[in-house]
Amino acid sequence: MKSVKIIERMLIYKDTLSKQIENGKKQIFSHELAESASSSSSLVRRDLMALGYSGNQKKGYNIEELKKKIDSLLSGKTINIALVGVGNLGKAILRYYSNLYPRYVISACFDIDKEKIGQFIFHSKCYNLDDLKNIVSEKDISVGIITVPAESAQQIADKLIEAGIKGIINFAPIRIKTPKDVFVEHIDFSNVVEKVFYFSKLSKSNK
Amino acid sequence: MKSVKIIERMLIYKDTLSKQIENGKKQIFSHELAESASSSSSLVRRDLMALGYSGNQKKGYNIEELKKKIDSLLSGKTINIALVGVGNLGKAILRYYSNLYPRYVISACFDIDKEKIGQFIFHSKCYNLDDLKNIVSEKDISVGIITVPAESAQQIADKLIEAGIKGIINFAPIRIKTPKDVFVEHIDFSNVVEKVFYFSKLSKSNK
DNA sequence: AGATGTGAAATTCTTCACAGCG
DNA sequence: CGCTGTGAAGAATTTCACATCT
Repeated sequence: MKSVKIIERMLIYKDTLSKQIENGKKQIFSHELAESASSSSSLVRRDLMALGYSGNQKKGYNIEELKKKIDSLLSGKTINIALVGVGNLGKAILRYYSNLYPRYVISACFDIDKEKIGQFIFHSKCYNLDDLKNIVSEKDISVGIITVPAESAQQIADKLIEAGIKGIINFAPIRIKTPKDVFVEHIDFSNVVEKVFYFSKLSKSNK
Repeated sequence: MKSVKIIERMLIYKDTLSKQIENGKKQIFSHELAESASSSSSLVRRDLMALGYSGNQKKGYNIEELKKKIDSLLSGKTINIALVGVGNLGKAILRYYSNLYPRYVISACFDIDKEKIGQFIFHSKCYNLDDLKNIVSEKDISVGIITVPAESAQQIADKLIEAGIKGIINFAPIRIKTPKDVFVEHIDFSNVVEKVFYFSKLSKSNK
């Protein structure tokens, strides 16, 4: 399963299924999943076909089973994350997302500020950037978050990659260059704002 | 220009062009723009064709002119934003992004907490949620940011839409339902982490 | 020679439409 | 009957390849 879009939808389906489990619902139809993901019922069926999960023509899909199937695609292991750059944004992420979900944990954070190194910042211990490689293998970290200023983002990306990390979430307002086997998600707030603004205007003008 | 992908690339081109202007560069080739956006030179040429901008076969594209052309597509006006939910995440966004870029401004924020209402929080005045509609039209706000807990996100979205907003950035970990003419960008940190993790593993296993 | 601009092909993604099951 | 599973059609996106310009 190599398409980003299908994985994004799987994650949405998973959220919907979790919610339905809480509600005590047992079965769900493709058109219901479609609504939650703002897609179409046939696309949902295609996606589940790709997953290798079959439903029942009378009752739809079994919610528990389907969720298990998606979970197994995504692998249930805890995701260990390293966050580099404990400035305002980094701290906000540490504060907001530490311990919010059991599925992943920001196992370590890194900075060059001597004041911060050695401290615990919202449950994550702060290490010296020079120790990145060691800590990454020691703690089995597989995802890196970049929250340093634009000027140093590329160099941090290089260090993460050298430490063996293949997945990066980059909040710095600059595109980082990486080898093709590294997956990067750029979250550039400024560009998101412009994009949303652009399409909001389109709606207004297109009557 | 109705495709999200092409607009996303335009924003990347724009960033690259701005940087090159700072460097004093005058002309740029399609393959250089392609590298910065991790796309291909032919895709860049297609995009610029769609923009209606022509280059020169000897010297490539004029950076200033091309940037102006992209700016005019995106419309140069200041983007006024309303942020709803001044909790940890909301505050972090206010702190981090207020005054970072001249292109947009978080003109007002909203909460239901009496303590916060009337205060200035990192340059944004906090209003009572009940005043949303008035403030939105008074301040010509076109983009809404949702940073409330999942439970209230849908109801906030409804209020934003009722106030006439057609573009929403939703940080709450839930999919909000909106009419088709409202553009929503969901930034669900948890799902981003899972997605990045998934593709990082793919790289590791695919030799 | 080395770039752009662009039909045409290729690929990827989504919807259509309907057979067949329960 | 209404829903799933799916071949086939249709759209959207990207790449190919090459004529053309300078």
